[in-house]
Amino acid sequence: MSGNRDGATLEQVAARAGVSRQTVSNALNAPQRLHPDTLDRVRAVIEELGYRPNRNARGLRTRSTGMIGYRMTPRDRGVLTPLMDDFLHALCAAAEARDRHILLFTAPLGEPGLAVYDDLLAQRAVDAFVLAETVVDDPRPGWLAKRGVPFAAFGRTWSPGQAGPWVDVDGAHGMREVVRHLHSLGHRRIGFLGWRQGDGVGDDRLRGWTEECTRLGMSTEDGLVVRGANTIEAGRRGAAVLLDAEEQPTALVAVSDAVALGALALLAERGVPAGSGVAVTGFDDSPLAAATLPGLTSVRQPVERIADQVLSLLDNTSETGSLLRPELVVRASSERR
Amino acid sequence: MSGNRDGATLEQVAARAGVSRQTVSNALNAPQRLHPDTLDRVRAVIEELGYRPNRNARGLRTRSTGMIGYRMTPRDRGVLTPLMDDFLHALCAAAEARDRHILLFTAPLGEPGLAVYDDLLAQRAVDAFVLAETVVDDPRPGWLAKRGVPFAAFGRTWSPGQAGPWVDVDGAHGMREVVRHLHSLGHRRIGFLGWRQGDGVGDDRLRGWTEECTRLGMSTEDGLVVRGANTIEAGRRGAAVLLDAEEQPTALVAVSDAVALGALALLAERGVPAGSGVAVTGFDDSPLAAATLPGLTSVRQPVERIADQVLSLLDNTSETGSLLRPELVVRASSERR
DNA sequence: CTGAAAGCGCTTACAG
DNA sequence: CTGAAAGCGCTTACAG
Repeated sequence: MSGNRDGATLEQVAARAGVSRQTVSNALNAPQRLHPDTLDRVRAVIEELGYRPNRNARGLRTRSTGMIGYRMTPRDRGVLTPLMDDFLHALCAAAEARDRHILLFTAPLGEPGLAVYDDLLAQRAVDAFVLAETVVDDPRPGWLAKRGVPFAAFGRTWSPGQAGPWVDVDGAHGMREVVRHLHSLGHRRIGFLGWRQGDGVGDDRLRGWTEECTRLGMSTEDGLVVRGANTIEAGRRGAAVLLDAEEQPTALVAVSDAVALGALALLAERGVPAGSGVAVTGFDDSPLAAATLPGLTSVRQPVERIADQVLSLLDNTSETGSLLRPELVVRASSERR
Repeated sequence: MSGNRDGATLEQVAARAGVSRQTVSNALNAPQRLHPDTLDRVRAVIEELGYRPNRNARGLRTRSTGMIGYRMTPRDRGVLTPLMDDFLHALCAAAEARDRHILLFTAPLGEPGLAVYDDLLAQRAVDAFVLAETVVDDPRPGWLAKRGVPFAAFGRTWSPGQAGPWVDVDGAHGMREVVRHLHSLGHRRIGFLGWRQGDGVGDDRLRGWTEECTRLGMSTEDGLVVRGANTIEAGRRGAAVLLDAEEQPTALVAVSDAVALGALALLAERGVPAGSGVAVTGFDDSPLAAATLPGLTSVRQPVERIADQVLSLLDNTSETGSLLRPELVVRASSERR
């Protein structure tokens, strides 16, 4: 009657099935070693008793928990990053599909928080990490790789020879799609509301805008680019700058939904109809993009596929990186002119 | 050289400190039993070797992992519930402060999801659960209580004699504060944009509006209440109904930030200045409330305190429930008239 | 105050 | 194909 709370232990299953503990273990971990009849009998008892192996015992023996560590960063007030919440959910589901679980932890923002990673490893609380919100020159990939800890990152560190496998979204490709879409609607002068220089993600997205505008023979002059923080307010101010310029753009491409929201707010203030008047696009396809009025054309990040690939990379050490294509989602903020 | 990856085992610490394994264990778990000198010596070696007890081994022995299970629910498209993300972060931090961690999982809502709770328990992957997003007649508290599983809930089930401890926010109190605030600004006719009847949280908030309006001698007639979904669009439609009524309210109290955003959008469309024209308030103080233009007056849920109390209730079985007071955050959407 | 022993529940070589 | 033995790293009574 000891063992799992109400649940059976391997020993109890063995006794009831009339086999040794070893055989029950094999039924679970190496079923091909058992005679089909034995296997059936053992499985029936496992089912009957609702037996599930004790994770601690298994982990102690195999030197692995089924746990994957994931650091949650606090949200800054006024900054919208709903994407990461969606990613976390997708990651959680993908882990379960592999019979693993996510162990959540926090670490001070900015600070790499490597001590926390070290501690979790020393306790053997996790056997791998998923990294997200990687930044330029992020120290984590190198640190983990040096120690031989399995990990995979959602996001690049934008440094040559990045350590370890990663999955990322091709932001430049997404922006090229946006520009092509606007061009097809008749826009010939398109402004860009970006983040400050030096942010890998932001610079990558800007590159897409630049490349596609150039390819289509549209201007990419300095006056068409305004940079700022990832806030609604920054988007509003940036949009004002672009629309007050001598030569107005007819479309505003924002580096993120938050920034695009600011542009929409400015247009509303000025009574300019977003979409039919000046087109606005965002990036990330946050829930707000669908909810806002008019709906915001945006670029959806395939979080489920990202999560799935990140977890695949944890086991498969041969691959190094992969770039996923995001998908353009057209809404009323970019209508036919 | 075996043991933790690079890390030491208890045995190695003991050898180096010249004591038995038992003494090292005591240094960790019952330091008062050791002679101060011995304790210092052992601690020095622990520090030197960077020793951390193996969680699997400890868990196997003590029949407890340091893990607390938390179910993540997927976000519906178009619905904004950023509060739960903030709560999850706070919960994570609060767990760490108690040397525990959050194990994340997903599960279908309602009865079917119980199988996942059962499975986690059978594997001894967690030793407690934190419940959130409880709904009317949520089956989980009763199910867990019956099995003697430690748990605590953020949120009531709104059923008499709810099983197990819970922490919740006094939504009615928050709404009374909102109404008092608007009344002090000179508003004498206040509309309510709510959710559909039957939602415990929504009904509770509506009650606060009703009570305080009544106390201050303001009308609570049916025509002042419009109900709908928790979306921006529903808020926009509801606001239109109230403002098109014969006797217009001068302030719109929304049951959530998402709904309030819809009201703000409608005012913007109609060129009515939110704040100085018609006041609008929300609830939850989501990041958007601070970012929107004008800033949205809202009611902030004390997620850190909620998380802390929920975890306290996990250990302290004497208490049953506690209601926390949210805090009014005034912004430009409710200015002096 | 300190130590030798038992055991938590599992898996992994190794015999038979 | 199946079983007896060892051991993962810790903690908990129990002696001394």
